[in-house]
Amino acid sequence: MKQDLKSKETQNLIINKSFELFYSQGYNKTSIPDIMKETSLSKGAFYHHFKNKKDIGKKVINGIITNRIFNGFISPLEDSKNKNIPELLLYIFIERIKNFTEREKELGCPANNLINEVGCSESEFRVLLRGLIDNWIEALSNAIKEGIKNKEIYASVNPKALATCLIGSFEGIRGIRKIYDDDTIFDNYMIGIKTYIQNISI
Amino acid sequence: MKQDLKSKETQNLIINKSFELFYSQGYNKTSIPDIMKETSLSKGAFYHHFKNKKDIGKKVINGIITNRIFNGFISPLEDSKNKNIPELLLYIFIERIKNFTEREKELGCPANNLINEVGCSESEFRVLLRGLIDNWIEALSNAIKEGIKNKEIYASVNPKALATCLIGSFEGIRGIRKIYDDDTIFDNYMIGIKTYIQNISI
DNA sequence: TATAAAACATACTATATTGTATGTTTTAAG
DNA sequence: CTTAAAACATACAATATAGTATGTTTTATA
Repeated sequence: MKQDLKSKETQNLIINKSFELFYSQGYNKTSIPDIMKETSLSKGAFYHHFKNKKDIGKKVINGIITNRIFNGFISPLEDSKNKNIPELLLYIFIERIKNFTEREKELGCPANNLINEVGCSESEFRVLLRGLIDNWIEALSNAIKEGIKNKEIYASVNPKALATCLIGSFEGIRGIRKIYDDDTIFDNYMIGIKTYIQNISI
Repeated sequence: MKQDLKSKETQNLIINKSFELFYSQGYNKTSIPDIMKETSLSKGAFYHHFKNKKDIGKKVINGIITNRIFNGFISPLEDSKNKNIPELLLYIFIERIKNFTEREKELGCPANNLINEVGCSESEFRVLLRGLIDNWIEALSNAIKEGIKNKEIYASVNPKALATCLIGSFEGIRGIRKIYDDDTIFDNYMIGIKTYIQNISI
């Protein structure tokens, strides 16, 4: 039992360090020695707990990236019954940006980075990342439907289309921000997206 | 003189093949042997014409990626004086998507791929990619200003903010499309962005 | 406490990769 | 036609990398 905990702990250590490196320098740039240097463990430990690099990649997506998207963007949408939806959208897509750390601004969105780096080549990652985005779009468009039902958003609005646009623009701008050294691009994005949300709100 | 042409031709061959590989499998996944296999030339030819991998990367950005953005997205905005700007926006951000080849849908935007893969790590690429996006935003927001002047777009609209949102969402959605096998995500994006453009048009 | 299995370390193999050094061939110019 | 330089090819060196094989140590259990 105690051994089981130790094993899980080591696995989590390796997964966490892997995530950090994938996030900061990309999946392809990160080698297994790179990862194990961070953990202060040996290559033997890595291959004892994981099959290969693709294996750790999948576990980073499922174990960390999925949670980050869920906690940051899906969870705030849950039980949206008692909330004003346009305000909720403004919160998620504008206030969240204001609270990004410098690191998050510099490095962008871990999910979007992976999507763009290996989205078309690593088919096993594709499936996981697609599921992640599917869930997000689903949750967001459900909230938008709620907003329509509550007469807070125009009935002419297509929920899935709005959800897709919001998520797409959010991810796109986080990517573009990575090549800048200041927040101008974010500031302009927030103005533009606020206009968009206000224009579809009653 | 004739030698000069031959040299330029070889360089262009290497640059073009490099672009194709960077585009289809990413910058970090592509090795110099990979590139030279495509050209049927030798490693000696590569290092005779280019300093190193970063050198070819910069030349791909300046020589091909910049041109693609210019021809596809900036050039249609030039002399926008005689055009209806909302229609022009719909053309660039909706009709263009409909005309994407399967390959372009699968692989996304070359510029955005690079931005997301090496945007935060390769500082020399950053500068070039930033210049590229700066130019695009500038040209697009100038067209939007024209639209405001012509009373086709509400004066309350912030041109730079709208330009930033349009470009950000366009790049973001092209990235996300890469993990899907059909056009649903594009279809929904086009509905959403059409609504956005119509809502800011008079 | 003996034993087996799990956790981890070290050594090693095979291959990939960048870049250089040194060739050979082609082209231009005197 | 000779010669030098440019264009390209081949060989090589140094390091990186994925993954395996085989150790040693720790832990659980009988």
